[in-house]
Amino acid sequence: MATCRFAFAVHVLTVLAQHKTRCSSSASLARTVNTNPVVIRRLLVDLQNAGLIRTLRGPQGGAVLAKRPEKISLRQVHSAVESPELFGRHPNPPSKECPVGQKIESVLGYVESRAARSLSRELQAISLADIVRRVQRT
Amino acid sequence: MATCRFAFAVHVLTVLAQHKTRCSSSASLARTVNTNPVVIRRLLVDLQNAGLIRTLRGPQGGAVLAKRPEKISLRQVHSAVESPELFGRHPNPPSKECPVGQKIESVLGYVESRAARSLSRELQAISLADIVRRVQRT
DNA sequence: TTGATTTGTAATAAATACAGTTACATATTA
DNA sequence: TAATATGTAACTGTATTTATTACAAATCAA
Repeated sequence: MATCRFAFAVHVLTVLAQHKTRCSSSASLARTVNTNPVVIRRLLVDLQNAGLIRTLRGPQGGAVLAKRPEKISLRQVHSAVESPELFGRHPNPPSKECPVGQKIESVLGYVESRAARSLSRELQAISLADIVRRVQRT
Repeated sequence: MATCRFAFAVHVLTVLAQHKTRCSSSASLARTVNTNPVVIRRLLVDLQNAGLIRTLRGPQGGAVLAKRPEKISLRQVHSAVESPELFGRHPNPPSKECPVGQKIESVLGYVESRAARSLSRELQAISLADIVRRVQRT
């Protein structure tokens, strides 16, 4: 995972959690994250599709949380904004002449699914409320 | 992690495990992985530094396992050839004016360390011997 | 209804990272 | 000494990603 979308998303959602029902515009979110508003808006689209936020257009528009922070897990956030792949696979198909080459891809699939499940479980155990608490008391 | 180095490493080590004490050249390994020998040699350097294989130069040279497949875990393989970072962080430092911006980076460090530990534990539970067994019987 | 504000999205630029490649020095064996 | 193999530097091509510009679509308030 070479992207910072998960980091951005956690940051943005933490701000929204503190603003409660008040809308935050992509411009103001971009300022705290230190990026471009369009980058934030693209993120908001994915978070909205995952049901974590709602957005409103027009004056006083912006984003608000769609659920209580206790009900949002980092697993949901991660799966909303990042690719599920944990590590890259063979870019060119391995040799079918070699017995290992023939079967390694499916075995790597097994490894990846175990790794993904484990990561998932861990992220599921961390809620946005936990993050807010840590940001406040750190 | 956008790289395929872990996939390549598992593939290569599986071949070495089957060849036991016979050396495999980077050229022959590159053929089964379907890549360039230099890519393999760069990988072998890292695997050697991690103590998982030994390499020999000259005729009949190449790579052999340095330990029994039961003693090599995918955690060792992963940490030998991939960056430990599980997800990207803020490319530009977040705003210090925003209370969330001030502290989000350290909180994300906590999240990442939990995620990394969880992934580590899962990969530690899979040995190269397990992979060889699955390749053979699949 | 108009003007201001904000999201949604397309198109593109710029930077970065990675696999792949060529070339060659170094080491080892027979 | 000739052949073979690793180790490594340098470079290329490509893909990915963040950032940016521009603008249409929606919303609200006066």
